[in-house]
Amino acid sequence: MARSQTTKKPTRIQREKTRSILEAALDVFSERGFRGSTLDMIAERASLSKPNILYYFDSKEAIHKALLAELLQTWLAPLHGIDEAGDPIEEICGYVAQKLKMAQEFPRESKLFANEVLQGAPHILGEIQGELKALTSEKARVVSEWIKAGKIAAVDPYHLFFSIWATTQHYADFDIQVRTVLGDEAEGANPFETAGPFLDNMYRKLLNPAS
Amino acid sequence: MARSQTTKKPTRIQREKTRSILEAALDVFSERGFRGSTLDMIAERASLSKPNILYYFDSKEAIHKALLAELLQTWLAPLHGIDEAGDPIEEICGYVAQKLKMAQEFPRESKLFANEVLQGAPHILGEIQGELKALTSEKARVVSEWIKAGKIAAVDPYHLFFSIWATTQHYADFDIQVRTVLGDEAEGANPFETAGPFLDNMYRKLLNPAS
DNA sequence: ACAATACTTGACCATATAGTCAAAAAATAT
DNA sequence: ATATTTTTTGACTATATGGTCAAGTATTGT
Repeated sequence: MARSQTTKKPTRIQREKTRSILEAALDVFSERGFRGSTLDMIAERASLSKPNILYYFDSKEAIHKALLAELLQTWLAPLHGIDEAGDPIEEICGYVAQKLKMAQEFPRESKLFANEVLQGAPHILGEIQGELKALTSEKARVVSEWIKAGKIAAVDPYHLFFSIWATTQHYADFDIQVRTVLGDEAEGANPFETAGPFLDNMYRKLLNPAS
Repeated sequence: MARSQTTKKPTRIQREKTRSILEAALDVFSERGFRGSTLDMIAERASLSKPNILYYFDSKEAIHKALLAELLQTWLAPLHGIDEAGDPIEEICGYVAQKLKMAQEFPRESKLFANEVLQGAPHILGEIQGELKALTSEKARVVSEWIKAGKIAAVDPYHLFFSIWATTQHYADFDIQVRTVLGDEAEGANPFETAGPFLDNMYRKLLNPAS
């Protein structure tokens, strides 16, 4: 029986092949989008035959879903870290730095997520309505408390998060545009490196309560 | 001979049908991406037969290219408006407001562009390397002058533009996420409306020279 | 009215691609 | 060693889809 329909403890081969497939699929999906990707491309990149891939996953869509499920946890992790008891400005700027770092280290995941949401989040709308919404709502409450306590300037917490998500992921999702505009001619600086101080400065000014 | 290969002055029917097709294609492409869209979908939405569509455009790709060409002009227009002689903060905040308004009024164009750039801009890399890069570079120079003159705070002009593009287009491109997180339950407020003041405030604080 | 031109389409074709299957090969258990 | 289970794959099918074409219909110019 196909591995993908079994419930027993996975063997070493199963773990390894499943990993290879997800790794290859992340490459392909993030570059070409779900519909622009074919099982043959994934198979080739994973050095497996197409039927072999379908032995481990029931369908192309199943691979995609598995990736998105992993992804969302990665995506949400930094948000969990915002600590109500910490220094508000450091907490938020730390979050910005972490999101930027994730965009730099996991650009494929960022693009996969962007692709999915752009098309109306057909596969993870449920999770967005659930986990993401709940967590954002909770952290928005924390920001509101900080504002009430006069620790940071009064800004809309939701738009604060949106702007952080937008600015940080922009460097991964629109990297071609960013690199082109900055000049591909290897002017040395990595966009992520120079974006760090810019964003840090922007959010410190935005949140500084003494204004 | 097929209209699409002719050079004569277009007739009324040609203008109308071409418009219908581009309109329908913008709907479909922006919702599903280039590869996720089929000529049949475009044909149906335009109330035309598939061969009829191919009478006006040589290929699916030709439709896409035509859309992107129009699009880029729309996209760049607000940037042209930044006036070196104007008040720096008003110029930039005006630009932000205009970009936000365009995201609100032309979400399909924004998504089409996002889709294209996400996949590495295969069809408009040339234009990005040309027009977009040149114009951005010129306006970055203007911002630098303002900084040198002490009229606005010192920030990286390129990252300033990136952050403006990212934050404004985010509301169009990621609208499902934005609306979901804010609560679909029609809590009244339109995300674009509430984003306006937030972004205006953010950029005024960022650029305020007295800090 | 008549010809010339522009437009439209049903019926195709060629190709790409997700997914199947039976049989072989490899790994594992006894 | 042998039986059992897991893994692998060549050959295949069904369908979707971009694009063609010849034959028709409508429009326009004279």
